Amino acid sequence: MKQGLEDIAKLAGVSKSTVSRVVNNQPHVNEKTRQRVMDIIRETNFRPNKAARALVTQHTRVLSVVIPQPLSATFTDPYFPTLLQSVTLKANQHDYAIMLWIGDNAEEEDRFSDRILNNSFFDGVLIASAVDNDPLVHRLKNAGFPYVLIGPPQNGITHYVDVDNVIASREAVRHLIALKYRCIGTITGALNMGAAQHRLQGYKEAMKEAGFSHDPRLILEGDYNEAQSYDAMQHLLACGVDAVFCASDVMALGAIRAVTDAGLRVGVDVGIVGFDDMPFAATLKPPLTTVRQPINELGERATDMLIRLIEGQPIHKENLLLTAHLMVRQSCGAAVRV
Amino acid sequence: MKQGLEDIAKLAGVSKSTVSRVVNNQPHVNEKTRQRVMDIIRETNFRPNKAARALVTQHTRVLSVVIPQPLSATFTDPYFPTLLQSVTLKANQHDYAIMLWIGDNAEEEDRFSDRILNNSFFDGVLIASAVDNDPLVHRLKNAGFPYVLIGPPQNGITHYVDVDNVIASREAVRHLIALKYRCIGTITGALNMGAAQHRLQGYKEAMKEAGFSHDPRLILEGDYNEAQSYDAMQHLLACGVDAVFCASDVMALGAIRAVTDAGLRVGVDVGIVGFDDMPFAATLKPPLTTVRQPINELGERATDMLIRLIEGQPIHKENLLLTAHLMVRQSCGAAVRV
DNA sequence: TGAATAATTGACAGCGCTCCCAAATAACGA
DNA sequence: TCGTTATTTGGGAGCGCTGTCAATTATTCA
Repeated sequence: MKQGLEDIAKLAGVSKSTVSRVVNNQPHVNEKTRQRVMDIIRETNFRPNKAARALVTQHTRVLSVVIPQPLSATFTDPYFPTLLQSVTLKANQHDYAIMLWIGDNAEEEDRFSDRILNNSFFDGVLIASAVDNDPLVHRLKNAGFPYVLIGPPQNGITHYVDVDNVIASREAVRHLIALKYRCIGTITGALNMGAAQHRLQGYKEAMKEAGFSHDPRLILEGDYNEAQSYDAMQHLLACGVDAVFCASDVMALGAIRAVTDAGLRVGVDVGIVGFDDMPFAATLKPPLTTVRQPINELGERATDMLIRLIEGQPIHKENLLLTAHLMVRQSCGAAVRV
Repeated sequence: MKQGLEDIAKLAGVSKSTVSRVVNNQPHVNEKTRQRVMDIIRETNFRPNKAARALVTQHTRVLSVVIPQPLSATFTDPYFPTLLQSVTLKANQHDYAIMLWIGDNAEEEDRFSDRILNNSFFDGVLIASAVDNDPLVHRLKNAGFPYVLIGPPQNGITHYVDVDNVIASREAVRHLIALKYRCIGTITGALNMGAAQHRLQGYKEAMKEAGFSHDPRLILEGDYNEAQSYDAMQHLLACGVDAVFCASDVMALGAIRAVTDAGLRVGVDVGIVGFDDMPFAATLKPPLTTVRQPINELGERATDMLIRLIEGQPIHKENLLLTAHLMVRQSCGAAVRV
């Protein structure tokens, strides 16, 4: 029982044009006619054919969300689910549907971006945590196709939305300083990545403004790995550190273990602050003070920006850096100090 | 620089028909002609318009994945991310793209299914964990539109793929029995849900076949809540239970806490088995023995079934019950007993 | 060599919709 | 009253593709 505009028109005794006007809520239709047509549409459960519409309007009202790496790599991290949810919600509010593409390590990046580009049934692309020099990004850019990156910016690429890692880290370290810790170290992320660099920079800025002289022994590079962070923390402890800012919660885990193994108490003898606010952070003993990224806002703002880009509306800024917030819990000793 | 089949045809000195044949890899094209056309396609970076194709073929090669409840409800549970990933991968293998719909508690079910149905740009629908009497399911069924449910079956609805909860639970309890526990209780899920009922049934079957007489005091209904499970476990302990099968890992957490608080040792004095194999299960002390659902297989099989349905290929069975596997770790005492 | 057959190619009618433009009708004003 | 303008309708081209059918060209075999 397939039906088109034509059939509705016949039933309502009008032309396709009029039905089209009603369907698209356009003016220039007599109120009585509109009612009659709407009734028939309801009765017959008519749904306009998206393909036909897209063919003529050249718009699909579909957004692609691309997640280059497999989700499974980050099981315990609710980052992608949360992001996906906020993007979907926001898109739906604007009457856009979401098409999802998840990368597969077994596939080359070029093939992956080919597949996406081949399926051109979308008006814009949201790319979550693109790897550096992602071919997809460059191809979209060259094609002048609307896209927005969610996550760390890449060299020369505009239209991204990310968290301001410098500000967030500076806040975290300032908090430690306010708590009167006097020898604060940091375990950074892999420093070939922008986010890790920025988090380190935030640490440095906070230290500097507090008048602490730069001490390279307090800065240890990690790689988001628990065991490695454990070792780093032991070194830091040997240097007489009484607090540490870890560039990720997983690394904070390693630091905590090192503190405990050294017979010290987290949040009493040694303050620890993490980054990410992973689900386990709040359930640790003591609960971990950490930085929470505004993932929902990230998704919403990126989606908004993309839709504006698609619809040719002005965007206020090409790039957005959102503010993350410190979740103050007990691992920094906030309850017992001050 | 928009281009269509027509332009390629002109450049290659052939007709649209021939280009179409090449693009769709159809026979009846001279090898030299094919090469020539393919070269031009490559040079010009031509991509056939999906909307136009869909309009005539009446097929989109798009699958919708519907997740009725918000993802955020289950942050630490990698179920949906994993499922999404396996579905996407499998679909892409068959050259289908994925459209994603995530429910929003604030929206009525009818509105939600309206929105999905209105966007008819897909050939079939995958519904993950549909609620009972989901209007979407019924509307798809009535419309004769291809769909497959992933998760608990609903009354009268065919075409679903799920885990066989009875078998899985029976295995779990059999394992406890083999470990010579003699008084095995269970904390069930909310029994108004099919899965919880089936897990209970598996428990009962294992108990019966082992010759244990039915003891209702050993069966306590939970609701997937840690605190509530803690209380239940205290009752069970008072009944002299030496092992318990929990219908979820979260409830196992409560049970473990109760055991510990009672001064008993998990996996030594009291055996505990969970269900789900959540990420935290393996990191508990002792690690939790639990049932792992084959989430990837669930996604793959469902996707396969849906595609067969769409393409009119025969399906072997209308419904599929997959086997979950017991992850034997230390909380059941497997290492120290036997 | 020529008729019969096979392989290759092209013409063209839609698919269901939008949107421009012209036609019909209604409302208005002097 | 009739011309004039505003409002409401319909006609029809065309979006880019597929797929049928007929036309053309190449191949085969007696």
